[in-house]
Amino acid sequence: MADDRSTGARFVPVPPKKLRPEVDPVDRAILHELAEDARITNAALAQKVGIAPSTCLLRVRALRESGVIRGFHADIDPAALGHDLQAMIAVKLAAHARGSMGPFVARIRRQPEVLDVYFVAGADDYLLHVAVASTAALREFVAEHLSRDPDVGLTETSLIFEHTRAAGRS
Amino acid sequence: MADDRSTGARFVPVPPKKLRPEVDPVDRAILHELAEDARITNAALAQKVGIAPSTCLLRVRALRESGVIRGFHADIDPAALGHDLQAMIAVKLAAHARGSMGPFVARIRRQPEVLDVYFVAGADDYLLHVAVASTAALREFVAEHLSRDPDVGLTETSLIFEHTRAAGRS
DNA sequence: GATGAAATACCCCCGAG
DNA sequence: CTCGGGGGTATTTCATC
Repeated sequence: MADDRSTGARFVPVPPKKLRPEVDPVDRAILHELAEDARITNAALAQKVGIAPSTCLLRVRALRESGVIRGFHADIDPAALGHDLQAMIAVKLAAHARGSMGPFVARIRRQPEVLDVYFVAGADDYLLHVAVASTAALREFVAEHLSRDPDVGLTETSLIFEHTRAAGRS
Repeated sequence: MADDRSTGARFVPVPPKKLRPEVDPVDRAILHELAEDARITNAALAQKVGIAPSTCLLRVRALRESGVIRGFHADIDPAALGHDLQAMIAVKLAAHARGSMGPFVARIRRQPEVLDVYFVAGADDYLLHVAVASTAALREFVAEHLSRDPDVGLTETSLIFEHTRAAGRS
């Protein structure tokens, strides 16, 4: 953008695919703070990002309504609820079910053991992040909801020793 | 527990491994509500779970301080920040690095692209859930932070088409 | 769109049951 | 452990620039 003055009617460098509502640096700062602490007071948040509280409130609301902020959630320790065991289950669908993408994932998402569902490209079709009370419960989950399902071809279960999540991101 | 009266000194059925602070049904209800909406007011939360607001506040605080509630985070859409591409990268450590569990994961967690780090049992050692701006950025991340690292043996990258998370759990 | 002030609602410490 | 009340504060709306 050094030679704006030279051409009157030039190609306008429209920001690439900005169908999304714009997220300016102030919004980014707001998102960063809320990702780390969703319960920060509006006044403190406004001071941190350097705007007035009322303005800050409007921006947060706009971010919420535009879908940039998808929600505010408490991060609960699964072990405290008796879910001491976590596992990642790689699922390969049967040949006839691949591409349908409908019934299997819809059912599996409703199970309370399921924390995350990743629909991936590659050797496997889905990765299921689950939390259960015991190895017996894990075995039953796989048997009941996966092995029994005719849409499921193969499953491969890996125990999770430790899981850490970046604060707020994703 | 049908024949308690028959033996005066019998085996006391101590609740299994309850070293953790107890989480009663009311606490469970509180956790469920906060997992879905971390910004619910204390009064509304108290009414939903059927206790007095002041009691509710004490319980929430206790849950926070005991580590059951690990934090409150805003759920941000990665695409809104320009991270349109997500991937799961399976990492197998080199033979000499396995078991050390120190330097590699500490470094990798600090990278802003990394959303989740799963330390797993099985063929792979780590699963990295990352969000990046483009395939070029993904390629650079793998090359810069993984392939170049002498502790890393093999990596296998799978694009994520879709990721859904159960509200609040984990 | 951002700001400042006023009305409302809420949080939180306290004592009591 | 649970329940109410009063001071203090944050949130929200409105009018203005």
